[in-house]
Amino acid sequence: MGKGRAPCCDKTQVKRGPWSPAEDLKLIAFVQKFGHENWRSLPKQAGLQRCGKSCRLRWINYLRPDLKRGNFTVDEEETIIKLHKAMGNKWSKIASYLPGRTDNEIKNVWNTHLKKKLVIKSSDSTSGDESKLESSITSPSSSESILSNEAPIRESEKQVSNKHVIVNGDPKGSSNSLSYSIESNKILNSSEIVDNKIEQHLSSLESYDIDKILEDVENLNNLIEIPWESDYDLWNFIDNIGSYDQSNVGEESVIQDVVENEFGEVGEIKESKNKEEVLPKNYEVDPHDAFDFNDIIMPDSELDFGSIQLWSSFSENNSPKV
DNA sequence: AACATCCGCAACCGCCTAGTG
DNA sequence: GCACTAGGCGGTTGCGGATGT
Repeated sequence: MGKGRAPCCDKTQVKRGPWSPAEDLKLIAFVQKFGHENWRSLPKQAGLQRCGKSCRLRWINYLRPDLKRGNFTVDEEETIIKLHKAMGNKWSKIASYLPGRTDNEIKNVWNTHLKKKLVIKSSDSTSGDESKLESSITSPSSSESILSNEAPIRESEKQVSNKHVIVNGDPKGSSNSLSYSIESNKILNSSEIVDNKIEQHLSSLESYDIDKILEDVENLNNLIEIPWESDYDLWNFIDNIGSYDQSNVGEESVIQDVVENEFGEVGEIKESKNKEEVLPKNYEVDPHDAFDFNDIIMPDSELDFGSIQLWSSFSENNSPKV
């Protein structure tokens, strides 16, 4: 690699910073119609002055239709903590266990909330006591199980009851061993050098963990999904209900009823064939930033703008806080 | 009310890896 | 096997809103 890496795009030619609604729309319209087989060429074709990477990130983190919005539930947080304990900073892996959540989101939640939470909790408990700290591994059912040192099993060995057990000989160490075990839904590969007794012990405990995680994920799936039909105003509305608790809300229709009562009929929505209507998470509206369909170089006939959710109203005042 | 500080999060950066010729 | 590209990932940053004084 002597030549060095070519930049992914000409930084002077692309727009940076927060995305405008118009840009979002262009990206949504394009991806809905043509998919995103080539992120690099996408911006040009879609009429966006953005780096392909930036488009990808925007789509994955905010515009994707299957994203869950709103605060993380306690269950989700616990799942993250458990998975992080097992996998370390493998955010994308962790995200794969949390439907509708992105790695970036999880990473942020971890760095801003969960990390601190754990630090506080662990300093409350008898911190500094290694064996106690590590014992959380062996007692996943206890509430203490989520408390452990920051580093998620970085070593290639695990301490259990004062015994060192080689879990993984991988020189890379880190989280590989448990990451593997979770993926395979097994604790340890039989070829691993592990004391049989302890392996058994670990195995039973860890499989409990995995079951619990799966159960949690299942619970998350039972959370209400807000339909796209509900539009920007719905999100804004929900956002304004301070004590909104997703798990206690009944059916989608309830929400829709509430919204209809609150706002009347929202926008004109054409039923999309592929249910790919999407609504950006945050909107800062620049009144001068009009959406120009002509910017998209694809022929109009090729695009299906009718299926894109257009929010009934937005202003700088009602941009949802994030 | 005004200012300072803190905090959360969207977006960017740069490295790594997989795929392709 | 090498060179190169593009996508993916994790770490970091900077802006803007929230909170404290």
